[in-house]
Amino acid sequence: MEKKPYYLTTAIAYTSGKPHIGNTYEIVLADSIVRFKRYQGFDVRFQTGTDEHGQKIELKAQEAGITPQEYVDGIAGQIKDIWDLMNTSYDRFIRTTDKDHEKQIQKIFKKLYEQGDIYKGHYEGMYCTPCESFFTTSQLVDGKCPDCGRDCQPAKEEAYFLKLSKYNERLIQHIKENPEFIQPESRKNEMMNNFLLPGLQDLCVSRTSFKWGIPVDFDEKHVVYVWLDALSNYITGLGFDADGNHGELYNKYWPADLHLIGKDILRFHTIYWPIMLMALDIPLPKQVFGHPWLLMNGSKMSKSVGNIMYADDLVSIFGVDAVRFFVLHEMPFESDGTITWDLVVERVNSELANTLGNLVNRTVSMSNKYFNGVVHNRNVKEAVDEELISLALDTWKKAVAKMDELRIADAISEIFTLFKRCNKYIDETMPWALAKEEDKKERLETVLYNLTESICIGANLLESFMPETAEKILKQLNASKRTLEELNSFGVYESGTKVTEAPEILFARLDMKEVLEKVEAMKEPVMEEAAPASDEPVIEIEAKDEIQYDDFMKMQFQVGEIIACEEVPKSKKLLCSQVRIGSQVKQIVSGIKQHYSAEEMVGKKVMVLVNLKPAKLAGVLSEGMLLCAEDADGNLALMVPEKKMPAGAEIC
RNA sequence: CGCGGGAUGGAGCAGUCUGGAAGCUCGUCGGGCUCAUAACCCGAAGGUCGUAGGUUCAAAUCCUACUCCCGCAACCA
Repeated sequence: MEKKPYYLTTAIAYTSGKPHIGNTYEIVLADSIVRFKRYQGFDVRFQTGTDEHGQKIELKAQEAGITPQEYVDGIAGQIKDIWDLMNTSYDRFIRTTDKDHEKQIQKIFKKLYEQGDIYKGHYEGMYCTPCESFFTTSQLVDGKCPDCGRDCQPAKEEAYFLKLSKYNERLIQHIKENPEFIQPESRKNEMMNNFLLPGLQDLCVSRTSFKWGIPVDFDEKHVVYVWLDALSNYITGLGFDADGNHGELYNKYWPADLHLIGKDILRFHTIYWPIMLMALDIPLPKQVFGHPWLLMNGSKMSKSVGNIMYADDLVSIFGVDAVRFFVLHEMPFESDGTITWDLVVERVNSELANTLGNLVNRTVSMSNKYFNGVVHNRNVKEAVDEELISLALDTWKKAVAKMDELRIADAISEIFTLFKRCNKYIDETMPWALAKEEDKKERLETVLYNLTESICIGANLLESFMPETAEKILKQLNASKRTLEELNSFGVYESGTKVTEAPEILFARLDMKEVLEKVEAMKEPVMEEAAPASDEPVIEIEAKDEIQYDDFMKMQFQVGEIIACEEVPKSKKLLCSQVRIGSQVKQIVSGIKQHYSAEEMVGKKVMVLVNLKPAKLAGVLSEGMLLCAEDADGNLALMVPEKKMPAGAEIC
């Protein structure tokens, strides 16, 4: 019988730096899904990789004094090392600098251009280099990038655009007809209401402002911009050919069964990507799942907050399978999960050391103690056995049901329910009591057999999530791997098998204090690097061009007194202040609601840029700007005169 | 009135569609057991299920209003 194909991809990681545990979660999640699919008998293709082009990389390489290729080779290597460290079983690690990929991107671009889906136009706006994004002036936050908060430069570029609007209706139709296409479903409305229903803007798909990208072969000034390049990896990695001479893999595996991505890039995968595929006239992927994030102490991991955890650090303390277990088991289906060092220690101790590790250990120990390690099935049954056996036989079905819904955490819980039942079974049967009665020997052997068999079944199911642990358990029990079909019968473990004499501890209990000390020790070198002299964090902002004195003199700053202040209705960040400057009163709107209440604003004397052209914010007129200092976390502090000054005093 | 999600014992969550004795994991306390990694098993305490109304014999669950959080979108002079 031919196996059914199953093609799963992760997002490809951007090669700008080392991935943290949140990024690593995705590949582990993907790996557990494909391992399970393989176990179910699917012919699986699993692709991951790296996205390596763009101006940001060009700049980083320049800073490092190496070529972009050398730079991405380094980072891609690091990423691959972490993926390998996590024991992930991908079939291809594609890089957007791979020659086969680059060649196809050029062909795809040309094809879409020739058929009129890509056209030449130009783009005008403010450009943020690190984010590689254009913004309209009105999108900027204090003149800075709304995403990263760094400076933006005005820029105008000739560029190619993809006609998204042409396919807008078709995509809406597709999403309506295929409710499973966007997962979790709650995200579907977000896409519909915010983008599709209002109508799509055409997407810019080329750049001329940097060189590190795939050149547009018929227009050398241009390189292909990120999304067309990156998203296409899902088909180029299978040997897609724009002329129709597809490779075997493509014919076999496309359309993909699942694109597994972070919820932050759902928009690109459920809007831009499907439209690109429609333009190429090939089928859309069956499902896109935007998984939640791992939060550290309740907020997204970021360098400036200093709450990053790396997979290799975690592995060095807890081991690969414990880390895999944690991220898979602790992650809710829809909402974000939390990771802290404390939490990992707690989970490892309670689930892995106590429930699982100790169960295997005590079972093997008893076989050794009472029967020199030989496990015989004597078939001396009692009523208590039934519950254990039926649970052992049902567990795989329950796990499959959960996995079909991509509820990985729940699937793992099902397996652990079996292990917990085993522990209870030991208490119910009291082997140590049976051992004292000579005529209960055979009953005791049966009990130990039932335990060993149940653990075997659990271990086989565990393989997808904790491959090494599953193998270790089977090895201790001297058992072989089973197929899913074999999990349908209880009694597969060969009677008379001898288990290991000296059971190795699978997961040692961890001491919270010791772990936290280790964590501190790891942190130290990083701290020295980041904070040299004082305890105050160092802030680097991008330098602006030098200006003339005349430029400065164009701006008029004065001290203003806030005589009234209220919140701007329906806005999240805006306060509207009445500011007395000399004899006049100006109305100024500022984005500082999160840092100052309307009441505390009143009476403050602040620094005001007076001659800024008035503008409307959220429909309210603003006739100037209150100046603030801002730290790396976005905290704001109003600039106030150091000595008492009258409202209206000039600042120069 | 932009769209959507959420509020359940100390912590983290399920249950809400399809009303019918408030549940799970961790933690705390008490007990049991000794094969095992101070582990395992049993039991207890602890919740006005965000607030206020309504429907119903019966509401965490359905309806209405409100408060607070969180995404996405807009604004951020």
